[in-house]
Amino acid sequence: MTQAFDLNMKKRPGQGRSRATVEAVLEATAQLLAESGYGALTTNHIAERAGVSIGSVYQYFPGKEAVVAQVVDRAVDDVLADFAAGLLAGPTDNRHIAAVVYDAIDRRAALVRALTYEIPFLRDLPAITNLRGRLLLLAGQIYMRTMAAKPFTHPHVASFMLTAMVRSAVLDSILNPLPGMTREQAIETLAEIIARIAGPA
Amino acid sequence: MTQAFDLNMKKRPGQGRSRATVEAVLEATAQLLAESGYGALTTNHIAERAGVSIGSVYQYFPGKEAVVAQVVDRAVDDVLADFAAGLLAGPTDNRHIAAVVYDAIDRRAALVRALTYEIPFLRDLPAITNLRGRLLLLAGQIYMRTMAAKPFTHPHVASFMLTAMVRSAVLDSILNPLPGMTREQAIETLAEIIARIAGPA
DNA sequence: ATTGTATATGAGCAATTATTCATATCTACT
DNA sequence: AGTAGATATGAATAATTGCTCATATACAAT
Repeated sequence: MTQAFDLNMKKRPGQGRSRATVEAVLEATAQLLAESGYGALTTNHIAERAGVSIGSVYQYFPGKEAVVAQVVDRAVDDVLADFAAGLLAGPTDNRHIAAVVYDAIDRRAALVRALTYEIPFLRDLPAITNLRGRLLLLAGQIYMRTMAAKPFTHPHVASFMLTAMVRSAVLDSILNPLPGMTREQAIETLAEIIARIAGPA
Repeated sequence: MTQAFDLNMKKRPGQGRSRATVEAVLEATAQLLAESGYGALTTNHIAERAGVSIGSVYQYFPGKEAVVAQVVDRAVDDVLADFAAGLLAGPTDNRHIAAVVYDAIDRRAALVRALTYEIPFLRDLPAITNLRGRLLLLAGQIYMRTMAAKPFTHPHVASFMLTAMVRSAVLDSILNPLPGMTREQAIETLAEIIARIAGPA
């Protein structure tokens, strides 16, 4: 059940023109994914939207999946950058953490929706595997102190589950929200839940 | 962003032969989804696997999506039946609840994986909307008493988030588990987390 | 200028797909 | 046995897709 695609670029863009081409292709792909999802994504559409010939797409990418993989790479980097910026900037109470996570995803909701629900091979992508590991570490670091007082029987499993829970709580609140529910309510509730699991602040 | 497919059967299967045909089509579709996912699903493959001509498929279903919608309907019914049976049968402590939910999904992990990650229009399906509502109600009923002692600021948002969290914790534990993690550990940890959020037992 | 390399083009091919429809077969009833 | 409606068939169609390749253009170095 591993993805059997070649995800590496055929050619590193040398300079000037070629770099712009690659950039246009990636931007177009992100747009199309956000607009219509992975199922409707075609290489010809990508070329058209990018204002580039179909041949140019294949000059740099071995196929559709490789383009998407690059888009995912960038999106992951962007989200992590938002996390880092938000967590270093302000206080580290539960509510602030909840808000940072919420906003980072909300800012790219359309793309995240497309990536989350519609890409078969996504869960095998290196970028996603790495992301999981990083979040696991983050969870361990943030909550180890508070959880130490009332430890779980299987701490590493608890960390794993908590990342899954926080991620899905945020994702669902944004992508499939309860009608009428606001961002403020979501963040406050998430903070309260975290406090119950891991202790206050 | 609503699904624009006709999901109703063209013809109710009268009796005998036709009922068997429809049954074979649905069974074949569930198998193919579990084996290779939605992206690889084609109507011709369905007909072939079902041992039925492609024409017969279109005699009863207006298109591919309608077949999948029926499969989803059944899967949802099956899972809910498992929930009902499991929750009525045994005790109602956190650990038991966790185990029932875990096993109901684990029993059909391959199909659930395909349905969860690869079907664009799934989140708009009536069966899924209904399921969300039912789980919300269930969460409200089960935890209202324990949460009443230490209530959330936004109880309905809390219920919503908790269902999302429990679902995703179970789903991730089964579909993308931490290496080496066992069912027992998952269930025990989930029970412990629920206890912290909603109070013991 | 000239030459060589990098980059860009897009018509077109081969493969796949969902769906139709004219025809065949089966079943039930008289 | 005869007939009518229900059910099954699968070759054919129209549309779409990923991708190639022969050709053209731009750029850089001499």
